[in-house]
Amino acid sequence: MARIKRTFFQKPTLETARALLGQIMCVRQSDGRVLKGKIVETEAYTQDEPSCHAFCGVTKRSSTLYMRAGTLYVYFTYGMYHCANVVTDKEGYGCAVLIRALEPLWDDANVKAAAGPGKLCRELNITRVLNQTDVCAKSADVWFEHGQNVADDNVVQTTRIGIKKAVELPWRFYIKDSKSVSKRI
DNA sequence: TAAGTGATTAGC
DNA sequence: CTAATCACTTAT
Repeated sequence: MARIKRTFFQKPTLETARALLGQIMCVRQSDGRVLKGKIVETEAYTQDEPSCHAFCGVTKRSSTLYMRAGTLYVYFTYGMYHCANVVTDKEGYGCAVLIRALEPLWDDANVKAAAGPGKLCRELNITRVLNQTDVCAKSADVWFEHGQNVADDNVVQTTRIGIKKAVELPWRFYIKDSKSVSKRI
């Protein structure tokens, strides 16, 4: 399976969020096993809108968002969960795509096992140590592979979940016929 | 619908 | 330093 190259992420965040649907996220475990899942739900965040961590400029946490496209941004929230994003667009512009749900491709996984950003990271053992991983580097423990393209009539574009600001922006995408989506409209 | 949980950030 | 906030999940 072909790995996704950096140019894929060097595009506007919304475009990348849509294009990531159907692609495969891969995470190497400490025992050497690789867990793969099809991306079925994403959200876009850019520094121009207040719900983005980069909205208030560069801080210790948000600095990752300003790195080059293809950088993994992992943050810890609500005292017990991690969320995984991929930095997009131009270096120096704080933005990323949140990976919200995967359809598990490994054996013995429940279809709902990675249906939500917190569950996804718990299931794949994604923690802050993976923050700033370059997913385009050969040696990386997290990377993306080309899956199947998803037709427009099988994609739902709607508002993002769990945020307090800029709630009206329709920057969430999910695959309509997937059972692994966290929440539907 | 509410509570649990702790890092992060802004504001003194 | 303190306190509010938070891109979540699970069990009522």
